[in-house]
Amino acid sequence: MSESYNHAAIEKKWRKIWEEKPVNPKDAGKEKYYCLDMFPYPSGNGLHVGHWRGYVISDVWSRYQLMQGKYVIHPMGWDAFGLPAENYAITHGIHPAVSTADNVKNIKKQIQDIASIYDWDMEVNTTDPAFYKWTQWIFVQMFKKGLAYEKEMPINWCPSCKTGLANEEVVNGKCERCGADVTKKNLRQWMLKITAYADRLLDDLDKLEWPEKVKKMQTEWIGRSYGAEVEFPIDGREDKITVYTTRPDTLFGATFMVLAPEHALAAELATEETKAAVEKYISDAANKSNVDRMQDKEKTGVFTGSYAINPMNGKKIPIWLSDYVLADYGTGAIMCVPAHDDRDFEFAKKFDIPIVQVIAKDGKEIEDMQEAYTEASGTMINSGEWNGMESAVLKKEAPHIVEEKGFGRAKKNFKLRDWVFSRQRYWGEPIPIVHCPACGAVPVPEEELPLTLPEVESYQPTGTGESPLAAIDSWVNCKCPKCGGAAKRETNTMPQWAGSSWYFLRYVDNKNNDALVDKEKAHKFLPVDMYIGGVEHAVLHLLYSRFYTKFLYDIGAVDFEEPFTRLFNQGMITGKNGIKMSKSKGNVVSPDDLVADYGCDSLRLYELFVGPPELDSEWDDRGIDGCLRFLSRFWNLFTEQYEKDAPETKELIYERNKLIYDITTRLQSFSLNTVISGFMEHNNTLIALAKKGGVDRKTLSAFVQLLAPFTPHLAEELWEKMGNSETVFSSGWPAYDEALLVTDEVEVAVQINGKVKAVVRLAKDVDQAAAVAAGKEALGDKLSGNIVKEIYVPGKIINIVVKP
RNA sequence: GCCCGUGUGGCGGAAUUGGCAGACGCGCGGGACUUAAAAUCCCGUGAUGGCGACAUCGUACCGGUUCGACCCCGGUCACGGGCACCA
Repeated sequence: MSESYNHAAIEKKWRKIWEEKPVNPKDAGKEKYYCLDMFPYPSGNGLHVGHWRGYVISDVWSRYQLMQGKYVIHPMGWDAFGLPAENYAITHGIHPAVSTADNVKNIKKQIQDIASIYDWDMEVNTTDPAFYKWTQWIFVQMFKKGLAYEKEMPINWCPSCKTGLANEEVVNGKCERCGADVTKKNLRQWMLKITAYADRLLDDLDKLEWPEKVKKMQTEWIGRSYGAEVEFPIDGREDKITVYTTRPDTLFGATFMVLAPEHALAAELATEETKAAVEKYISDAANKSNVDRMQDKEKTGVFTGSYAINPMNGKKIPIWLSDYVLADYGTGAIMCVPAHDDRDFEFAKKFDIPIVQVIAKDGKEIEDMQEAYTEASGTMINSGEWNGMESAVLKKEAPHIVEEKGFGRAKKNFKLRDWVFSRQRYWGEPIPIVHCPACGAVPVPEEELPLTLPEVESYQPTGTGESPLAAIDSWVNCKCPKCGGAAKRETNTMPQWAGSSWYFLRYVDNKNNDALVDKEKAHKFLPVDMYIGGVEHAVLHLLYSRFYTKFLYDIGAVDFEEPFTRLFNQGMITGKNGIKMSKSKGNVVSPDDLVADYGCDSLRLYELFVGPPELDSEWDDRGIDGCLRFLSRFWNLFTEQYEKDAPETKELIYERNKLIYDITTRLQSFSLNTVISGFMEHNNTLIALAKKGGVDRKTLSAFVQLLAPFTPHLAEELWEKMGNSETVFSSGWPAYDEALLVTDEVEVAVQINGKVKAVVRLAKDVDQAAAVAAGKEALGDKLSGNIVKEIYVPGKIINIVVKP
């Protein structure tokens, strides 16, 4: 009896060997494959089994590419700026750099337990000045191109974190980080003009092999629409109000206008009688937090007392203010067509404003309208010169008509807003800008980068909205790089997204001090072929990274426009009953003990076996027993049968081909859970064949190779036992012969009226008549009544349709 | 409210996309080995009825198409995710 499967000894042995002789040597001669994980934030809580899953998936995929003869770029790094470290510093007085370094050390050890083929020479850390030098450099380039600009704006303000938040950090009106209700505050902010890239970000989605779901989410986020800008003269005044509309075809139905309370003309349009009410409405809206404003489903509004002129028909229409009009979308003012827009309809009903239908529904005017008719299909009515036209056609032509008439133009709009890029925090990249009274905002000269983050006495937010950096006079006061006069440094820092928007470029040239990445290397190793991570980054991180990459392409820093060719989103691992794993819920499962008890290989298998990789899965520790049992059984099978060296039989050849086919096709379609069940099933079959007559070496060898990406230690050990001196990862991927997958005989189910009553074995090319005859024979006296139809689907089913 | 997923045994999940529902694993029951236990191995395991070979029902619910539906179509419900007045 040979020795049984000892995972601890085997894993220890191979870790050491791989350390000395990596299985993925840097080999410029091979075709490259860049398989990237979304890099983690080094949290103090360490990794749980959910984090593991993504890394196992990416490692299996990487090793599969490796076995296909590619040089695999598979790096790992740390997204280490961010609020938790800063909050920890506030409560414990420990510098974020110190606690972060500790966390990195712990998590790195945990990640190394996975036995991934990460190339640690490529490691990056966003908080390393040598790294953020380039994060700052990119910002300076954007500034020079006019894509980074300052703007005083009402930003979301978290009174608890005492910091400004981007729209995307506000979840249901609450701070994404701490859950406090978000209010508003006017602050000077640095903005990035991502909207300048809106069209390209949208159009280039077509080029990507990404999940449709993610593409759709990005499409909606960017939110492009086509319509027209139309100018409405104000009765009794010289100036005009410009609106944006996607439905210029309904212009004759515009019976009122609404301005956002923040609109520049809002207060001015008030008359003596309405002044008090208008001013109150404006100030209420300004003080209302986003939460309140969103929760008020019921429309509110106030009449300004002024009128505009509908430029199509010359009619006087009232101008109202209401907060359902957004100040920062379109022009902050809308024309209202209550007959054909739900919101306008609701508003008109509530404030008793006339409703004029301009598109016929089913060819006629609706009597006693109860809801808006929002379809753009029907004939125009009540629309003067447009009467009789089809609204769908007019919708496209109207922008050009108003342009000819001189009061409008075709226009497209986006929901996407510019990106609020500054944070009033300490633990982030300092924004490399100097404010000079004479020269304005001046970038720190590139040769002075990185502008390092200074030591600070207190990490406490200032509470005034300024960063803690503002309290360091010696740092703030400086000379203007342009004129040499006294100037002050920018004290805002960058958001956590800054580093993560481009880190994937740096791995392939992480020590370069002269460029963010050498152009040759970028051309050779980039872009990323496969990007693996959680779906929670479907919009922001992926959109920002695409924006950065396009910008870097435009300035000639890289020669590709899209960073991630293919994307895979893995599902979350949850605790019992689908509850998200978290420290506070006490349901976190650490991989550390499982690795010690079951071995890395078994845990890797179970991470995949637990469920389809793209869906959420509930973790149940007990399931891992099955994976360890499978490996032990295969180990025993191998050690017994390899010595025996049974002769190859027809049955074994078929089984080997089927095994390679099953594993390969399932792996290629990313059905990793069924890859594992496939291994188990084939192992059971081989055990049965071993009892019958033995299993040949060629089949065992293929099994070991197929297993290698999943259980690298065990595979290497068995591969070595077979007398191989080179690693299994340089042995290639086994091939199957399609022709050998076809058997001479097939099992076919025999049905009566679609219900299975018997099973027959048939020669694979038997004809319909013979098949049906065999089926009837198998049915025997179960068959009764009048046969009305006989169906034979070759190799699948015989169905006899009878009537009693 | 709108958009996108998902719904299958006690549990996690399979089903080559319209062709034998429940693969594989967990758990559970029985047996072998053992002084005993663990480990291991063998058998069983959707529900109901029957000693039984077998019969009927069964993929969230209601209906439809089809020789045949977890799969396609129409409607309903539940859960999860995204967006949330974008003119």
